[in-house]
Amino acid sequence: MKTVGKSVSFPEMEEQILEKWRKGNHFKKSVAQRKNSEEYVFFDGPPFANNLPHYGHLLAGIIKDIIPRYWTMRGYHVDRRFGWDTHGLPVEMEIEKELGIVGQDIKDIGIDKFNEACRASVLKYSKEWERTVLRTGRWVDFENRYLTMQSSFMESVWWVFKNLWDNDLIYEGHRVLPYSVGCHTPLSNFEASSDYRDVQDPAITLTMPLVDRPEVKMLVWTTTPWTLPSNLAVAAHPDIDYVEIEDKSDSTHYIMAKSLISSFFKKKTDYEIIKEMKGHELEGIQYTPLFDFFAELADEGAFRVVIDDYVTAEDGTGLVHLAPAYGEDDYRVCSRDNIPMVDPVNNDGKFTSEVKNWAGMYIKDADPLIIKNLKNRQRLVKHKTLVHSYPYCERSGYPLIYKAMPVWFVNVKKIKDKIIANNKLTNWVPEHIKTGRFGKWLEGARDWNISRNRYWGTPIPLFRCNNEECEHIDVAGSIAELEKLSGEKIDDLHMHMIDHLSWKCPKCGGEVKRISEVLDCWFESGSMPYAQYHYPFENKEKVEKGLPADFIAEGLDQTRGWFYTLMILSTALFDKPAFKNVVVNGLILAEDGKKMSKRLQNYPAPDSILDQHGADALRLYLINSGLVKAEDLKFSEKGVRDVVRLILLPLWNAYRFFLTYAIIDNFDPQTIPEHLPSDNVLDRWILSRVETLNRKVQEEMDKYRLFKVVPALVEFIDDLTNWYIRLNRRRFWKPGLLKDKLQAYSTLHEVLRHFSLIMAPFTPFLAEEIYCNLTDADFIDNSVHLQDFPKPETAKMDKKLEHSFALMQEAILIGRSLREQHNIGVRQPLSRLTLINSDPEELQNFKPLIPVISEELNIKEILFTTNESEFVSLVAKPNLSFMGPRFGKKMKFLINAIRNLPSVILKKVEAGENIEVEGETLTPECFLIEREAKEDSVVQAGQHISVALDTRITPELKLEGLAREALNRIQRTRKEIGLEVEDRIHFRYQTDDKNLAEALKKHDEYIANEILAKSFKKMNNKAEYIINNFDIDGANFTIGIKKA
RNA sequence: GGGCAUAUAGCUCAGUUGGUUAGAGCGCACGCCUGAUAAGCGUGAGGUCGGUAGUUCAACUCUACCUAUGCCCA
Repeated sequence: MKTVGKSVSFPEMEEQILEKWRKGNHFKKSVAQRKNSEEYVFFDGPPFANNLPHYGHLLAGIIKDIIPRYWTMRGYHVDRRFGWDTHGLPVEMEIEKELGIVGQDIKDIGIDKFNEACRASVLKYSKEWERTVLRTGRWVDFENRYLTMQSSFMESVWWVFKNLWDNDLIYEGHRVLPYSVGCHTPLSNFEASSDYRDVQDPAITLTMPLVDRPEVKMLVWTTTPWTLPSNLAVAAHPDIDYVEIEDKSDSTHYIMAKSLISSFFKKKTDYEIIKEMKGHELEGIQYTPLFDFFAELADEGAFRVVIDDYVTAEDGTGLVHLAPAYGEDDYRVCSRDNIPMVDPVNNDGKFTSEVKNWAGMYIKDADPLIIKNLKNRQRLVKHKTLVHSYPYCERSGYPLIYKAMPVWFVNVKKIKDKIIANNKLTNWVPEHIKTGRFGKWLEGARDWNISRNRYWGTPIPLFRCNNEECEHIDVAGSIAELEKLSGEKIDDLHMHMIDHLSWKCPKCGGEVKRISEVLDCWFESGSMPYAQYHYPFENKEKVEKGLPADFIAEGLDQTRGWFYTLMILSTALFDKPAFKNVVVNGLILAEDGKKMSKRLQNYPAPDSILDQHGADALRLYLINSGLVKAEDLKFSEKGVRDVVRLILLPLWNAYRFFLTYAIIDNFDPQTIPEHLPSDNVLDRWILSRVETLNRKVQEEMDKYRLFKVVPALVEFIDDLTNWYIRLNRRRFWKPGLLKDKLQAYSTLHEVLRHFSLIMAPFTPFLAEEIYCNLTDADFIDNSVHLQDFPKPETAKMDKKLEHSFALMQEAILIGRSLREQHNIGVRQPLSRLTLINSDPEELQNFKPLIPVISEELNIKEILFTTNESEFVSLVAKPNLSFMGPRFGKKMKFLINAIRNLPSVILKKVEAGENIEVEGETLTPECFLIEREAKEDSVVQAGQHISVALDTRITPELKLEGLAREALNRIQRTRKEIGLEVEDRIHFRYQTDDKNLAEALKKHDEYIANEILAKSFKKMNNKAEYIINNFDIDGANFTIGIKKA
């Protein structure tokens, strides 16, 4: 064992340990040594490294470290393989910026050049990530990491896709997306929201005459005239009030929302309400279309009123024009009600020949012409303009339009019930997410759009015949299949490497080429359980055996992300859940409760926290919060510092205390017989406490309740430092190496060693330091992380003793409180303290702890009594939970009656007798009898024990107290003038106070002994002595000290 | 607008199936320096448990509604 310094820098210590792990490869060893053990399967979700890691990543990483470390120590083989998400929009956007091609079509610069630039950049930050992640103490395999852009990974993704295809879970449909007519491509919501501009648009109100009653016209409002040629329906809200109203000026009848009348008619005299109705009464009413371009669709159900909740009566008329191809709600409502779709706008944003009046014209240019046309035909009743903010295409500068695009879906609805069933097999921490956030999301699950009109991703392996009549499709589920189809050798599956391939259609002889889209990168991360091991091309058995995984952990934001896609794919492929246990972490906010923002600089950089306070502190701080049950945390550096101050340093000091003396005494744990059974009651107590802690930690960890662990650790450290060590200090000071001292060393050594094992998953550094130094500091293979988690040892547990000890702690706290109340400092000895408890057995168990109380409270004699009446009176309380169900409404009277019962009667209750109260027979179970101190102020009742303190200070006690005060001043001076603990001195004193003089005389031997005085006399010559003056309670006290 | 979560002492949070005096740490006040620790120890003050209504003998706990905050969805 090596000695350690008084001031410790945890960050420095951690750096040294990191260096040791780097050299000694302890992580690899910890996994390798379990290679024949049972597998504990952990899936690591791939992050995207387009920036430095933030607290959210570190938090998830810490949870992903603690739990695998724990299970490794529990004897399992836990592979921990890091993965990187490498495809997708973020990197594409970054590369566009880097290449200076924002706003240009990527095809113009070449997909090959673009994709290769993406490939080269995706791991740009991975080194910084590795450094920071390792610095937090996380053990994870970066070397053998998986990448979603690896051919093997992509090939497995193809296999997944083809499996779904074969099971009829993939289909082509439409989704209304923001579409850029300048770039000929739909945009993601993210891209679509990056350039909003305030623009003027027409806001027009149109009339829709009813087929059956042409004199009645519905009023419909829109700001996009170009969608009117495609109008196929009108929507009303089921519960809004609508009116049929007569315009007094021309007797025309209109239908509109009642609450919006005033926006059309200034005066009440301008109109008359003919009829009122709810929206649902309008359902199915047919109207005459605005144009005849698609008039024939009336036969297919178009041009009628449909009902939906999304309609509002906030602006317009309360009746909404629907063009199913050009609005998300339009599309949803129309497809639900089987109204056909038309899309007479081409990829350039120009009308097709179907809209013959304006064919070939850019839609926005057509707006005024359409308005004019409608006006001429008296279909327009109001024409205004509206300023609103509208999304634009960042690249081309065109306003975005919402347009139905062909996309590919996974048919989630088809397997929804199975997914829900599989979710039921999963343990969520916190539990409410299972049925709440995630469960509810599953219930409302919609089909999953997996195609993206992008370039840097896994290409969708669908190959379609270019003959529109034919529609033959080939699917490649592997590289080999593509090679077979194309007849070419392939080794990279990216778009620019395979999109030149084509072959002859086996059906019609046309040309078969790949469709243009890539897969949503969530499809890739959801395929990670298979793709990371190149399943099923390799590792077939391993992957199948490892499903579902034992454990995953990610943030709450993954509810709709990874958690969801993992579940969909594992259900689709194997009809199994993807994971058995999931720990969901919450969001880390800045201290001010806002989002952490680089721009606002409202949080300290992770690196600086690690450098200043260390990883152990950060780890404990983070997991001792609601974060590990999906609650938010306002991150506070002070919180991290407090972990150091309140948890790590006290433990460090306990550890240092042990080393200081153990090294002086040359204590060698190896020479202690394995189980030197200590007969010391404090030793047995602390050993029992570690054992209890061990169980508690395992119990909570087995349930993945990390947030329960740190409070238990803190409680234990308090018991260790402020009770065990403080009460035992004298045992370590005694000279020599006698049996009692050996027992003390052996106990403390064992406790620290045991505790370091328990701490290892949580504070891997400090645990490593303590464990290695206590066992074999120099052996390179030595590491706490290569050990087993302590097995429960029932023999070491002594619940009775722990209980007695807790009573003692309570008694001591009461004793201190009584002293404080009576203004008697601890240095003033008192003669007697009485412990009061009616249970003789409890008092009996207390016996071994008497010396502890005596010393702790500076009391000469500790007495026991079961005779409570002398000190306390009994007070009864109703045992509510027992009586409640039995007496119900009578409780009110009984409660009062019971509270007023006199002590004499309560004695009988304690003796087991039944009592009549308010006409009811009450058994003893109905009562909770408590103690209340009698008026006498020297008694205080606690929850489990009462204490009576004899506060009388006899002249004799007074002198003894004075002697202790004097001793205290002398010792203080010794320290002040820099004497070493073992330095001997000559001592002189002087006082005018009779009492003090007497006290010094009477206790001179005791004091001299304590201060290591060779001589102890009254002062007659101050020369040569270091002089100090004190005032003890009004008595002057001058001392002189000279080193002997 | 919908879903989920959160709301308890000045601050950060515990609080088992409804039951007896709602706990802890920090901060604050006061006190304590004799060989591990002042980055320490002790004692104490501090709460109508977000609001309203309800269920119940009994509500911090259950129900409904409302308010505030966060996340997700629309």
